[in-house]
Amino acid sequence: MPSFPTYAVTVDLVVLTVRDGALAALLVRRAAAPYRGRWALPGGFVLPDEDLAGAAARELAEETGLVPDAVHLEQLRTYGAPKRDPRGRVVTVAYLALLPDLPAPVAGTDAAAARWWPVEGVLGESVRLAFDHERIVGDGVERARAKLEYTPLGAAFCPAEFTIAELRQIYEAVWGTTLDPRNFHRKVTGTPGFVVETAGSTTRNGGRPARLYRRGEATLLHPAMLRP
Amino acid sequence: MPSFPTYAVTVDLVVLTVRDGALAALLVRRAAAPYRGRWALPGGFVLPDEDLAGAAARELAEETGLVPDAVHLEQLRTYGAPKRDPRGRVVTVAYLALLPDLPAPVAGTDAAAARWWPVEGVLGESVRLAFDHERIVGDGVERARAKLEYTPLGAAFCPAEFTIAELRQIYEAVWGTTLDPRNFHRKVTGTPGFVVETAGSTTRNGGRPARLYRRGEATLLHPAMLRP
DNA sequence: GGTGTAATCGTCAAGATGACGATTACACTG
DNA sequence: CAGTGTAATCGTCATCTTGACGATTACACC
Repeated sequence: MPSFPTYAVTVDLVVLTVRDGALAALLVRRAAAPYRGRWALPGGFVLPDEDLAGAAARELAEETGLVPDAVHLEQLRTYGAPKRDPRGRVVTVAYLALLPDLPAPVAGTDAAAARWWPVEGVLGESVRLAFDHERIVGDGVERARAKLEYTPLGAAFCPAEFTIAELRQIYEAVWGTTLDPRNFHRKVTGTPGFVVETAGSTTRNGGRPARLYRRGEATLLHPAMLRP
Repeated sequence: MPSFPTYAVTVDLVVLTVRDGALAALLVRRAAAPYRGRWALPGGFVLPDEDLAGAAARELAEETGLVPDAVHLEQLRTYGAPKRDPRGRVVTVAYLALLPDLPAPVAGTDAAAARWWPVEGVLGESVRLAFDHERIVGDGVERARAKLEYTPLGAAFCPAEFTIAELRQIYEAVWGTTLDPRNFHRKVTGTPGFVVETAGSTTRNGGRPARLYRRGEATLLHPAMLRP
């Protein structure tokens, strides 16, 4: 076997939630060069004895304190342009995490600060990210938008029990559109396995009491719910 | 910055075509240990000054002689389990390539042999692959099957000009189903940008002459064409 | 000219969707 | 405590898409 080059391998996380009616990404402020002071995706090196998903889960736990069972975590894409990190060749495997809106604080261990940023600002001009992280966020957001179409994954943004209207607001925030409440209700409750009814109901959103639902068993929607 | 581990990074290619009515993958026979003599995906190390897609395009050209413009090439997924390569930690970025059936010979430069294998045999028991390549092939096949649903990518398996029936046979081979010729014809010709009619026609398949079409501009199908 | 083989065009019922009216059940207010 | 506001939920209807399948067309070959 001939000699071969080796590279640093990291995982970076696009952690998304819906806060205040808007899709938001978790970012950390870099404490060291390069890009010191810039906002960046949470992430870190892959340790010698862990696999990629394990590294992603570990980083997610370090940043949010969340156990992996409670969140949706999937591989997004790998980025390895030669000059994407000025320190040398770094290949990063990006993961996408979808979370309910956390009341819990976001305590970073090795970052100067961590906070949620609305993706509108991240993909616009108001926040400039380190490295190629803006593109990674964009890919993650597009993946999330697409997955809401053909999977019941919108519920991953909701707490354990939620109303149909709350789920609809997730879709509206992620897609940046408005949806007809009646048609959305018909689609969600009419698709087997999308959600399952629970005993409870709530009036926390005002108006007539709404039934509470839990996530269903389905992993794929047939037919899909397409963006307008 | 603390010290960090580095790993070998490779690209592996899942190259798919449709031959003799069946979906087939390009495999090479390993000339060296480990897994010497086993069939494996074509691939190789990422060179220090090339990006991941460039490495994939280079490997594809080395194996098939094809220029990247003529083929569909997309990143599939990254595999990095600690023990996936007995020689040490190797992270591989898999790419998926879709090709028309090549009359051209498949001349490998550094492999003992190269040939097309029906994926049915590869995912079954009749061919045993090296490393975790069977799983990678499985992921690539599933990606291809899914992409035929919501993109016009089936045409990537066809030569520059093709008939609707030839395109239908691609779908039937990839999905392993039969499709109603009349409904398929209606769907394909009725979706703007899926295919564009050319002046020619052919009787190479017997029967009434069929119009020839070229790939259209569309990249997404709305609505999708779902597997039965 | 008749026959075989596909390609292409039509028809129809069933299912899904978008638009939107009507009703229901609670909290809140005066 | 009846009236009012706010959502949730249920219905209706025209339109679009799909699956199933009949009918017609155009060529090659006998």
